[in-house]
Amino acid sequence: MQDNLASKITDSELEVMKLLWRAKDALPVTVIREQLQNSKGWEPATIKTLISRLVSKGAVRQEKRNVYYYSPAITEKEYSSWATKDLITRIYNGKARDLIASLVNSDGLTEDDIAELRDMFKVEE
Amino acid sequence: MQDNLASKITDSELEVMKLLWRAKDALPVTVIREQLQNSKGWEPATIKTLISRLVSKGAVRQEKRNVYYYSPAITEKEYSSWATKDLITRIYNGKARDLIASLVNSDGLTEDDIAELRDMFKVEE
DNA sequence: ACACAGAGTTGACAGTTGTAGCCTGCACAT
DNA sequence: ATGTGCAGGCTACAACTGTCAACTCTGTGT
Repeated sequence: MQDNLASKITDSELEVMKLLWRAKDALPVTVIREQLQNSKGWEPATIKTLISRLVSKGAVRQEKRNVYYYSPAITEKEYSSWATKDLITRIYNGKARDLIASLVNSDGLTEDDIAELRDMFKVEE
Repeated sequence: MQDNLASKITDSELEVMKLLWRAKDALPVTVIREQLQNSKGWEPATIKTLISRLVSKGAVRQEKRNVYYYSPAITEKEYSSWATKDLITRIYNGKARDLIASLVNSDGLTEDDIAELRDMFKVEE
């Protein structure tokens, strides 16, 4: 279990990352706080902690202005692709196709999903 | 984040589960220990702790003989399918096809995987 | 020039996870 | 019958996580 920067983002921290990923620009704590306080019901202190931890982990970059502005240091794609590979390694013996197979036979996919995937693999290169 | 029985199986615990899943029958600690001591380098105490925790969590069933015999209370499929759905919920906004899309464009799949998947979706009802 | 709100920092505290030791009672060998 | 090894149960402890409060320092308004 190597720990790329992406590794150890916890569930709570992930909520912060999601917000930063959605934003096009770096955000000051004020803005981050506004959003998470409502959506998550977190106290300002909690939010500050999460941000600091993310900065320590190298998942968020801070940019000094009057006040720090925060932006993701890793992209959402990087992270999700890492998380997915991690799942495949841990649970599917490293075989990506086993993951998909599992989805296919376990109502993990809607009819629509399947249709779309069929197209995807038809067209796909 | 509901917590079905499957939920909170941790990485270390998962190693024990894998062993139990591989076994066709219930196993006594002796056997479990033998295997994990080598493969994982864990002390007997560690292994016992992991087993107890799994029993508390309801992931492993114990059957009293002279000595307890342990067997999985949830199947590997149940678990992996739960873990996969959990990933999809947390990271892919609940859209399974986004997971697959991510795999497709991020070298997550080998050429072989793709070929096989193409077949899978062709045949697949 | 000065007060005040809030950013940033530090500390905290309970619960979880990874890892492991200790003790007691029982099953098995002698 | 008796001793011994180990299963089971309990305890431990550091690192990590989820939450949050207290304190300090500084930018902004008056």
